[in-house]
Amino acid sequence: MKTNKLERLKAAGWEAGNAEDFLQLSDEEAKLVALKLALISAVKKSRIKHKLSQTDLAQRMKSSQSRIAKIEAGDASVSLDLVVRALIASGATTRDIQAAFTAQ
Amino acid sequence: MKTNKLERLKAAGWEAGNAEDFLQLSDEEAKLVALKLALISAVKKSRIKHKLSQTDLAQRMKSSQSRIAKIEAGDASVSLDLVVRALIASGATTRDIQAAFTAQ
DNA sequence: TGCGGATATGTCAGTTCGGACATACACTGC
DNA sequence: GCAGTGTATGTCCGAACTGACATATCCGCA
Repeated sequence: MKTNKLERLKAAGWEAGNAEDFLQLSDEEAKLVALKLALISAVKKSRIKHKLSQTDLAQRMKSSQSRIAKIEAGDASVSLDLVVRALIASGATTRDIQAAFTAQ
Repeated sequence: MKTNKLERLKAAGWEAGNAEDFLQLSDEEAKLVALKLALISAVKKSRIKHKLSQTDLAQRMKSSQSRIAKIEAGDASVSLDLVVRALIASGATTRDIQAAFTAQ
């Protein structure tokens, strides 16, 4: 996915001056970003809480330390999928995940 | 991402007889699947509620009708990312998303 | 029966993502 | 100073994902 923001704005009719669509899309984009940030924050919190190093968590989810670092840094190459996987693997409960949502 | 389940089980040490890791991963896998299903269900519900056809929703999120169909069918080629995008684009509020989580 | 809108399924080429590796940086205790 | 542990950053290539298109199926409705 992940066409970049500029392309998305363009696609939304920015150039045609369609302000309504623009705002709409911008809002949706914002929601997604907020959600991702909330989950990222939850991952780090959960990992620390469970006293895991990035390397530990990486092993748990068959990933690598560098990727965990990227997750927590909000790197663009990390998908929501992976963030959620990390959150689950870090030992967060379903309730914790809900809490992450509520937090935003 | 989305190595298939068999590969994941293998990676978890199934062949080496590591039952603990196996159960662990299985549980995490289950959580992820449950989450995805809950969100998928929410997408369909939200789309219908807002009286949108799959084609409408596809246009809103710059995707295609066939992909929306795959989302709602829980097709393996669909990522959590896309499901959440669809959910947001369908007009679901942050609260609706939370509700989807709670539902599982 | 035939039309039209909505949804489902299969395929594919282009893009994005992911694990792995190398390497750098930060901090702590010795 | 330096060894050890934990984290950050950049790159690469194979795997996964995506939009688009073609086509099929379903379901009213005239």
